Amino acid sequence: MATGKLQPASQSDDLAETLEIIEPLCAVFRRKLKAEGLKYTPERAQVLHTVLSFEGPFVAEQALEHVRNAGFRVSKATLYRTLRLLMDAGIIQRVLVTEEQSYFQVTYGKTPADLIIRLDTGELIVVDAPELIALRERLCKQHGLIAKGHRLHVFAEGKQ
Amino acid sequence: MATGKLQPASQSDDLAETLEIIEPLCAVFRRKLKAEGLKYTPERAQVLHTVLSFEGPFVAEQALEHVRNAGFRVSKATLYRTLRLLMDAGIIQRVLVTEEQSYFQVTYGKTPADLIIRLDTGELIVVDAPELIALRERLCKQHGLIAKGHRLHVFAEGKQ
DNA sequence: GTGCGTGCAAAGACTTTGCACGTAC
DNA sequence: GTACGTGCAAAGTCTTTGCACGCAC
Repeated sequence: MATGKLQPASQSDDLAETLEIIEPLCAVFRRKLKAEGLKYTPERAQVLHTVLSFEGPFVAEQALEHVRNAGFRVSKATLYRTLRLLMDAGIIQRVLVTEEQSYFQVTYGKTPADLIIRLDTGELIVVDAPELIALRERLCKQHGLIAKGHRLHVFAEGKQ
Repeated sequence: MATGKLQPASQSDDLAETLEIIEPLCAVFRRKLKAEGLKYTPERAQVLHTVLSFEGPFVAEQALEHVRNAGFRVSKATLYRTLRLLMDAGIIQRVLVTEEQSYFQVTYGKTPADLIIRLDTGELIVVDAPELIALRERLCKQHGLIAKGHRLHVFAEGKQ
């Protein structure tokens, strides 16, 4: 059931939509950093920008490659440190952890990522299952708990 | 949203129920091994036995400790190799992967494990959400895929 | 000059693998 | 003696951390 090599989502070509989002999230990140006495450095800006350019889930290596392809030098350490800051800021979430690596996704202002994971191709497909909110509420209520989030991973294959 | 230290389920004291299951699964494992030209060794038997003694999800380290407490010497390498064999045999599944480690669970003949993960205590609670079968079917159909399995992780906290 | 940031290399954690030795048929 | 199994230690992978150097105020 576990996963082989998963294929992160491709990057968005839809710059229009992307750009619409960059400004607000950039502000969110800056505010968060300022609140913590941290700085909005070029490296962090670049990582944020790259992260926002992905439509779906992505992995650290992919983000690093993209930043570098854009002509910026960001070390692996800084990348991981920035991903952590972005998580703290509520901009991205670690939506999938496999045996190999973690997949992140921009989830700010969105419902959590429900995913279909193709066992045959490794492709990740983001889907939306709003009824999970009610379902998780029900499950938690049965145990006297309060739901704070969820993850659904559906493993699937194409019809051959 | 990620998880701190999770607490695997405790071991079953309900030996009666456990013993009921040991024989059939033991047979399943032996059959699988034989089919592959492999042997049912004492080490593998011990790991199987230990694995069956857990009610819910468990981690490798926990299984190793239990086997050794039972007075058997099984190396970490053999444990991991056997866990893999048990997965191949369809007896256990890797039901949760965190940044730290993998959680396994006996799932032979059961529906996949739906889990509540307590963010405050790290406790794992196995729940049942049969409607997920229909849900995952629907999601897959929308993408022309066939569902092969799923995982639901609900993150929750106790009411304070 | 104090504090935060970065890169590099080393360290860490879980898991896997190489290798030599054992054992069964 | 051929094939599979095991333990140990070493290697591997992703991720984090230590440290020295840089930069900004």
